[in-house]
Amino acid sequence: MRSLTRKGAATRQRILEGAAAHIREHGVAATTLDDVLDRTATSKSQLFHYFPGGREELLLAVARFEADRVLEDQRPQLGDLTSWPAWQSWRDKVVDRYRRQGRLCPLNSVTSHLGNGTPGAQAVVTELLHRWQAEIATGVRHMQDIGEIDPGLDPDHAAGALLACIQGGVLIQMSSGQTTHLEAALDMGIAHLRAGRPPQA
Amino acid sequence: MRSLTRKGAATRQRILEGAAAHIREHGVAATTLDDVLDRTATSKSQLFHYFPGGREELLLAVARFEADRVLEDQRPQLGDLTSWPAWQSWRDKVVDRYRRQGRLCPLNSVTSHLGNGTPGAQAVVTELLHRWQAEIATGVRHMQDIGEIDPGLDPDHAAGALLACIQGGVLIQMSSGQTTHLEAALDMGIAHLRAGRPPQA
DNA sequence: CAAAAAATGGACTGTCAAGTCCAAAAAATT
DNA sequence: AATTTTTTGGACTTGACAGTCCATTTTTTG
Repeated sequence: MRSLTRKGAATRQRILEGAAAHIREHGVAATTLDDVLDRTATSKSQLFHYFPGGREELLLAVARFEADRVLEDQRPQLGDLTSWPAWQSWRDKVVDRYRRQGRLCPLNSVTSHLGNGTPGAQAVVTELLHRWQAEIATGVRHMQDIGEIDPGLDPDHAAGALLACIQGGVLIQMSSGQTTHLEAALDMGIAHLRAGRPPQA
Repeated sequence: MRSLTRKGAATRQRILEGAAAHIREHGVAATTLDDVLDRTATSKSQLFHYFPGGREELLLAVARFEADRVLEDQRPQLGDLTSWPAWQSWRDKVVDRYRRQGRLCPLNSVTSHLGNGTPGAQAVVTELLHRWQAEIATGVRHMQDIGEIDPGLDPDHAAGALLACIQGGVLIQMSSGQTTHLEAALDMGIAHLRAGRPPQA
């Protein structure tokens, strides 16, 4: 994988995105390498040329790909949690993002098939969670700075709880198909941030 | 499956529990029928005799088995959320239960391999979530009755949010190995219940 | 006790999908 | 233009594993 021609890079990307798309539609279990090949009009040798580690390496690449999307899909709101309306707007975006995604969570599907203990899969997920939590925590700190959140609250701790709310809501959505729990949990998490705020700012 | 001899029922149970144990230790992907056979000292014909649907039927049975355990493991506390100390005690039990379980969540593993859309898998999970949420909601109503929770709160809605907190905390634990998020989210959820309570009871 | 039904052993088959290999085409480099 | 590197096609190998089959033993039932 020393040098990649522009053409080569394009092929690699095509395989990656094709695999991601197929997984989003059918899940990992129902995705074979041949499926990806057909969909992307490539051959076995190409797949193994660009992903020498085979299926496992491809799945890991898909996991990374999807992990990146998660945060990107929350922008710009996630990086701008500077007022209560902004928090609300972010909340709406998150709900909408997962409503669109439907019942299949590609990232969860992939990592669960890879095995959550796998170093690679674990790295992808923990890094995503860390970044996500850190961005929320930044928002919390900002609200503390402008006197809208009790300064006694630990921003990271609170962000972690809120993140868990989201994850749980999404998990439930995966079987129920409804975003009601996600909304309820997110609303509760945000309400809790506002609740203990100083008398007046 | 008309009639089952006592011996037959025992064998069936042995297969089921052996499968569940192997899955808990190694995950679904790394569990073949032969693994189960070896571990339970049974033969192919037995497995297909008691689970004519083969692998899929067995996995579904394991899902049911694990789903039952989830609620049972929270007893008696889950059914007795009648004071704040009782809630705390339940919280501790939940955290402890999942701490013991470690990084592998058998139920999540099984249903995700079956495909969350599968009617069978979906039925098992949604029923579990419903019962779980209902029991929490009962606890909330009781606290409202004794004036410890704002009667204006919708018990089912609040229970749903709390349930999402747990699910998310567990999901994060599956990759991080830590129960910190679970604890933070649960604490926040319970704190939220207490927060809006009437001035004095 | 005899007949029927249930339980068991384990070899065998078929399929499916991951991964290998080599030769040919296209592109880059000199 | 010649040579080297990268890209591509696709047949082939290999292994694993779900599921089938039938003969045999054990248990139940009348």
